[in-house]
Amino acid sequence: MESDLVDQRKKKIDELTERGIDPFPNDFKPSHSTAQLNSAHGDSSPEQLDELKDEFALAGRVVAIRDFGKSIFLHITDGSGRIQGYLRKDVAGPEQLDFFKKIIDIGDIVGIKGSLFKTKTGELTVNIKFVKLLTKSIRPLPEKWHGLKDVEIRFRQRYLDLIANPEVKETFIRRQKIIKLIRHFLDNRDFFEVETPILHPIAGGAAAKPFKTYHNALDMELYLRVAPELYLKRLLVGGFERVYEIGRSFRNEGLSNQHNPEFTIMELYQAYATYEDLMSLIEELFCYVAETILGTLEFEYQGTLINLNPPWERVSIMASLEEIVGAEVLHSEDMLFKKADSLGINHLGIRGKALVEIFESVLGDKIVNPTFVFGFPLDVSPLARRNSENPELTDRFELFINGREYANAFSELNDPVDQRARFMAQLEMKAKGEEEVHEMDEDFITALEHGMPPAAGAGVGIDRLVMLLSNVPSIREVLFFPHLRPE
RNA sequence: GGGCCGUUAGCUCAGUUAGGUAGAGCAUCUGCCUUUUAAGCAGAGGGUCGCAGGUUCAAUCCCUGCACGGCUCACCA
Repeated sequence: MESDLVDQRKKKIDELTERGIDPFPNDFKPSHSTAQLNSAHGDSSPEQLDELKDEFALAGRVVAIRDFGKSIFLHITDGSGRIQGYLRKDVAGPEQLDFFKKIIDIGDIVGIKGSLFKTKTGELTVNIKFVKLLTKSIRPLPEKWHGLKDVEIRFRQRYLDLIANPEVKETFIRRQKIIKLIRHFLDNRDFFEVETPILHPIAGGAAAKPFKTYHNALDMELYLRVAPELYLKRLLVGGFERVYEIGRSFRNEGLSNQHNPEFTIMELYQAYATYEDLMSLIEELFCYVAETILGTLEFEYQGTLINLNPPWERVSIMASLEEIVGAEVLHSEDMLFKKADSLGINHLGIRGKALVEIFESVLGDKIVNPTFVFGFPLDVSPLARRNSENPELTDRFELFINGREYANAFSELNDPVDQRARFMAQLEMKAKGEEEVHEMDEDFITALEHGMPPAAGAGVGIDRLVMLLSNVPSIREVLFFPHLRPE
């Protein structure tokens, strides 16, 4: 029984306490990490190691013990890697060997001191002269050979996943590398990183259902942001010409392989740029990150070959639809809605919604290599600048890779009168039954009334980008603690 | 939210063909073993078979409901 295993180990703590030994001391300072020793001495010859008079102090978790009676082999892992230790009766003395055998379990954190040598098989090993218990663990670790597979335990107790499955740690290290590279790329282009509120009085910037919360002292409802967009644009009004934010947004929607209620978005805004400028910028950004992380722009994602080599294809929604359904369907609302109905699309009598969803259902899945899909209808793009040739369309694009959306960008609407009209149109859509619409934001309109420079902005789903570059199928693999129902 | 699948020892999994109170490996415990690395050898303990009902002389197995998880569809990034 589990409690037997735990009881056995708790008794060891009692025994230590009785002997006046602290089972959780904090007075051991490692001199080296396992990675430092492995890289400095992994290739040294046994003779070279003999000449080293140094003693090395290492600390880490015991992950394997092989007991030979008068000697013990063990492996410890630290934050950088793992190394083998060898505890011999005639080197460490009978008391220390006995202490180790009686007290130390797999999972404990120990400090060891000793010299280096190579075993018969050539493995760099610490010849332990001194060992100290640093943290007694009382619960057993997952099994060493098969690792931990139960996804529920993997996500709920991610620390066990990280201990048992080394490749999991790699994914999270990669995630932070990707975020650093994005920062580096944007910083080099004079973008200024900012932080804007997460608690919003109006959940704007995207058409999505928000989480609600409540501020006691102010006696008011607040929303967790669904996007930072409207605050970043206020900063454009204030004179910051290139800003970006990387942070959490929250959407009160269903969970899936690609959706977590809280997710990380990068949004950037650049004054005097157009959405076409941002196509180039996004293309460069993705290529820079992918090349640095993977060393190539061609790679496999879940069995599909992806080629990021520029220039990326640019596809007009309306031109594509004209080919698919014919021009006459596009010009007749009745025929358009009939076509949408036949595809099972819930368009609610909203023309733009029907158009975009027909496009996505017919062509979206067919897109494998990165493609800028542009020319979104006005009524589903309430924050985007109107196209100067076709006032029913906006200067907006989405980036599709392998059937999924990775970025959304547009030239920004900076006409306060039009912006107010767009918000009003959103409210009419809400009346038609569309649940996810932009709310009227008077404060934002006031900001625009003071003059926002012409600009373009983009949002990139960081979690999905990490998934793509890590070849993992689920967003849960790139979030330390994905949302699960409470047990 | 709908559909399909899953839940057996601390971990990874068998199994119940056809209902008769459960097995392996690792881990744990006891011996032996001073260059092993999934160490080895000998022995031992460990399970309300997800939860709750029902059918039955008898349910881990059949039926129903529930919980959690996975896949998938719908919406969003």
